[in-house]
Amino acid sequence: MAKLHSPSFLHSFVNGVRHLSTLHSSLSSSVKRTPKKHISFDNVDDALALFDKMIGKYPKPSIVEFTKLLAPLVRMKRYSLVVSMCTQMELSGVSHNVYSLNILVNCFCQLGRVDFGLSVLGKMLKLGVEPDVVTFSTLINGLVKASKFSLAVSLFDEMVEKGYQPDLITYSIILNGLSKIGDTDRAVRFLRLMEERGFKPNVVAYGTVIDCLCKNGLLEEALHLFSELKVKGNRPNIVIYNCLIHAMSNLGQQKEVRRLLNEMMDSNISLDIFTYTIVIDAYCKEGNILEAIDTVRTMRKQGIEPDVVTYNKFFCLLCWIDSCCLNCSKFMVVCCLLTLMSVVNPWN
DNA sequence: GTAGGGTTAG
Repeated sequence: MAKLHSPSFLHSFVNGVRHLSTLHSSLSSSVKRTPKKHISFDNVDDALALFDKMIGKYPKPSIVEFTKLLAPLVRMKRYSLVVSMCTQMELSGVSHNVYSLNILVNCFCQLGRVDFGLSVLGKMLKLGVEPDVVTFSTLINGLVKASKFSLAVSLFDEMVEKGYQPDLITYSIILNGLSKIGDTDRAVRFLRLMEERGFKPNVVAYGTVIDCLCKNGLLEEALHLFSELKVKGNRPNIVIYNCLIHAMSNLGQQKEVRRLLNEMMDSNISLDIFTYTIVIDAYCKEGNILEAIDTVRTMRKQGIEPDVVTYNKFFCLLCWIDSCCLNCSKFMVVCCLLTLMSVVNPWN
């Protein structure tokens, strides 16, 4: 990946990490993460009550106990709350560690304040807490989410330069960023790079790039990756099928759409509301109201209830009707159509 | 012991 200039604010934080990198590089490769067992709370109030109890205790529970309490709140997306709890912990004399500070970095990033997240990195250095791959990955993700992809790449390069070993999650974050900015070329190359470096891209990673290719009008390349995925023994999921079907449908390749739908059925992959809506949209656009209605019936039989987006597709019929009946007012056509539908109830 | 990512958007 081409290197980009790191802006000065990033340098100031990241350069401070230099003296810590040697120690880290010797440790990072041997660290393995254990499977997560999540603690859960019925509601936020329970967590807060426990937090108050812990804060008031003497001696204070360990930082590990506090992070166990903060993590479920992060999963509940209570980011602002977690930030204020971290502040309260500090004021009560609880010493942070890399886990709790990473939680804080993540909360700032999720709140769209990656700048505060970077400040926490500075704070870590002051406190003598060594950042790790999670700290950097979280910040890189924050930058990607804030559409600051160049800065995300700079930080990625910096972390590698300093001897931090990016892992599968770090690579996936960058891959998402490349797809988000629509850089199809680099996204495909990055997928290859991941493979070369021993991080075998999974179905989601392939899905990210396939979607990126579809959105940028590169259906053939997308289909190539799709074949590659299958050849490697992976089972494409519904998201990938929907991306491809949507792209094919937009190009009017209905024969190809049918081929993929059959393939899904052969592989026992159930169509979802997205798939059905794409199919209905195509029928409506070509004025095939009977097939469109029949598709609604089929999806309902499958237990999938059409929603407002699905029904809205029927209004595309107006464009088709408009082009056929130039003398007819659109309003009249809508009235007739709705009356007819309410009388006949074609969905049942 | 505790922390970070994940593709469709019809």
